[in-house]
Amino acid sequence: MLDIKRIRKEPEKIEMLLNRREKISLDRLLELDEKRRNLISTSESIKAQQNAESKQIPILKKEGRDTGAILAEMKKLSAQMKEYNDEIAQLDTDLSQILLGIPNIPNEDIPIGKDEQDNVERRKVGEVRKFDFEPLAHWDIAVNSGLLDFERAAKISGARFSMFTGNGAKLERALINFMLELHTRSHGYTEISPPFMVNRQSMVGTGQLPKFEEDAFHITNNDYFMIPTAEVPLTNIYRDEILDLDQIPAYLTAYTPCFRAEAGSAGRDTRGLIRNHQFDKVELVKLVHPDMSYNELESLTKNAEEVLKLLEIPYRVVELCTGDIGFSSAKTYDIEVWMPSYDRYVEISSCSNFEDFQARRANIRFRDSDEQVKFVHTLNGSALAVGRTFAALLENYQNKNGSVTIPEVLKPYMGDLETI
RNA sequence: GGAGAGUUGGCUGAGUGGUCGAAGGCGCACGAUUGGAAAUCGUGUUUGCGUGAUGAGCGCAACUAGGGUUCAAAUCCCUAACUCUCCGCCA
Repeated sequence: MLDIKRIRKEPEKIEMLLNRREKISLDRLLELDEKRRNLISTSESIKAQQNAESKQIPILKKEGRDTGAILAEMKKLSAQMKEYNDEIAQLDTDLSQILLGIPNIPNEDIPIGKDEQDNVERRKVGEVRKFDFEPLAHWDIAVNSGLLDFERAAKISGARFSMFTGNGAKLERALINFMLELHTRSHGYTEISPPFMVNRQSMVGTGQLPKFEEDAFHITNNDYFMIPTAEVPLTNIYRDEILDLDQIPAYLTAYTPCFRAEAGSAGRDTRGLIRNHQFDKVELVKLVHPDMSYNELESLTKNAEEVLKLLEIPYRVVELCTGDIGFSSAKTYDIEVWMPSYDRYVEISSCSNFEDFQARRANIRFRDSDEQVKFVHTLNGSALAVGRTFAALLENYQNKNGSVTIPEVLKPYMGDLETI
């Protein structure tokens, strides 16, 4: 959520910056805002009068004087107040609906562009493997070796579900444990195991709602949402709190399944683990001092990259342009892993600095050294999407005989298996 | 699922219709005292909105949330959420 005071002060500049990502007019917002402020001024002066006069009532009563006249007048004021309050409440609703639908202002330094074609590659790590045989896609490798069963997953659930079996399930668990151990032991994150269903307010807090409700799985009989990412519960841990200076920076990590309706992706990535309704992910979340958030984005991205470095899978980091960046983000790096079946790099992580956009929605603040209460900056990144890591591992580590070599760092988590 | 009790400021805890943003205590900050510290004493200690210059001041709001009664609600009524206790059920 943007700061209404800032919009009021420099609407043209903000509109210009927002237009780098999508066409947005702030006219209606400003009009309602002005109307609201006028009404508040009027109603508050009535209220002040009401307060002053109502103090007289008990005094008059004590003196045994007649209060009929003043009560009648007060009744009139009261009715008037009610009308004003109803109107203000309606304006508040309208205003917050507009405000919640406006995306974040992209950082002024990020590349300007209209879609993913305009993203900028920042670095490329690892050598893409040259196969001396025809490499298979991960869904073929996995099904041939009994690591995944898509057909039965479709039977028990439906399209876009997968089921890990035997050593496949073990490898998935190994990846989760490997990632969590790395981030908790080497990168200083605190592990959290949060709820997988959250309430509506949490989804608004991180920006999934109200605009993207069709992307989420909604439990309708009690208004819960299946989390689309651990970002939602982790960031909302401190919703409506004022943190002490020694509580930030907070580094949190969690493994959770993620649930996405994938509305609008019909026909895309229909095979394999790339785009499912349910997938596992290890997430990193940071709540930091505003002065530090861009440094923290660099280190968070490095933390995520470390997973692929240790697994020795080639990847690249791209900086998203204004047209491709997510709704809530000010700056985002995507990490893309080399996927032989796609013959290109495929997104496996997205690391973003939201600045104070989520903190305003979720009302997460801290008391700075100057005693001022300020909004924190929030960041998060996948580290990594486990299903896609599983897929990339299979494809990059496959052997001619159909087996898959287990990377060195994963062996302790795989009972020292060499291949599966 | 059934029955009951509760939710007040950073914490604790008073307050059952009017002068209550809210006593007292703890904690915290600053000052006095001290060679220094403890103890003691004093002062201060929420957040949001509106109006000001992102200052001072002024005004308004907030006692879990939302609605109602009333001239007036922390206080009365209704609904919801959460917490606790007992019973039932369950992993």
